[in-house]
Amino acid sequence: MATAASNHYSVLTTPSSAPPPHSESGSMQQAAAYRDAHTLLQNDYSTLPGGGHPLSHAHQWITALSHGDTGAPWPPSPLGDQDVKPVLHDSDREELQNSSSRHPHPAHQQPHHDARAWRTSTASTHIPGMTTSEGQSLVYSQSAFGLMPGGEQGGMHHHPLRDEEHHSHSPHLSEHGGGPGAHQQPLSHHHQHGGHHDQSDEDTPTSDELEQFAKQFKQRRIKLGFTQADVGLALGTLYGNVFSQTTICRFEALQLSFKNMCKLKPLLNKWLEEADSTSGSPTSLDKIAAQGRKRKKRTSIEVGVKGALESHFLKCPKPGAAEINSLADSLQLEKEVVRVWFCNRRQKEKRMTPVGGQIPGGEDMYGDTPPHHGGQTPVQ
DNA sequence: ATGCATGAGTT
DNA sequence: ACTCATGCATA
Repeated sequence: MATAASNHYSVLTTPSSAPPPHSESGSMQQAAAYRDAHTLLQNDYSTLPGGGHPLSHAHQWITALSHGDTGAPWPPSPLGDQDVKPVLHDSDREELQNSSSRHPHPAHQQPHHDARAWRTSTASTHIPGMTTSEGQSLVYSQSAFGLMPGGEQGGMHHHPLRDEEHHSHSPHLSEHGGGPGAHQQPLSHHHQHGGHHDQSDEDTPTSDELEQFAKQFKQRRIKLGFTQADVGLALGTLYGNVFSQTTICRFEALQLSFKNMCKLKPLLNKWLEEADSTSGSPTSLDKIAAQGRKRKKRTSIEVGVKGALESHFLKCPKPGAAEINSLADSLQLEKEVVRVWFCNRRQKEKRMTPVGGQIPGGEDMYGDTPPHHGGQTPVQ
């Protein structure tokens, strides 16, 4: 398979039948979900297949679309993209998100208000009032969800700072890590604070609550016989926000940022209710045709190169333009590819489930990203 | 399930 | 140019 390099990103021109946007072989997906075993070692370094393509090179991925039509680099998809879903983003950008307590020891950690702690306090932040000043075509009417758990996306409220009292959370790794089969875990509720309301959907959920919910969600979803992609679509037809299989998958695996998780939880929760009550009637699924979109072919980076990038990342997670340039040069990659690699790498560090592998113990980032790890969650 | 990519919104 | 949310394409 000669991947990479020359390909036609021209899509939607392909008359080739009707490719089911998502061939939901649900059974397959679900089955695959429990491959817990090798998840631990299959981290970032997924060995390349045969090591065919040394590097994609593909200089300008734009050149490909010469259909004699527009002179524009990447003509916008004429058809309605699914990509154009109105995203609601308000101006409020809390940094209270991520930052999981990665301290291996449950001991109370540093007193310094580092802010962004994964285990955000349950209280404090609340929705003031959602005044959509810029809201225009928000399909995602916040009115539907009276409030956002994180209190960030819907309304722009801004509180000076997050009172972090994040209870040291011990990464209770869990469950299905060892063996295939048997993994269902009893929902053990352990509230860390005394005298508080429950963890419904009122306040900001804690990491634990999110973990819990994600698990339950996945369980229910599978029980009901839905695939991750199905859910994503359903969310679209139900609330106007379509999500991909990827996102649902990441949610279940807790591979999203805290904030992101908080935002999705209510929607998924709602879907659960719906699916649950509708479990007896014929579900009419609306599938939106996946329109094509010229996208650069995914560059396959060789293992060796990845290792090099990793090394540099440890040294300097945020290389400057110059750094990137030299790196790209020595590795013979496009500068953009290198830049994006670092961006993605940084994002990984911010996810709940750490990028299994190295924990930058001792040395944290440059200082903006506090060392944190939600604790090693062995991932399903 | 994930790696690389795009883009809106920030800084 | 970065962060963040998200997803196509792929392993």
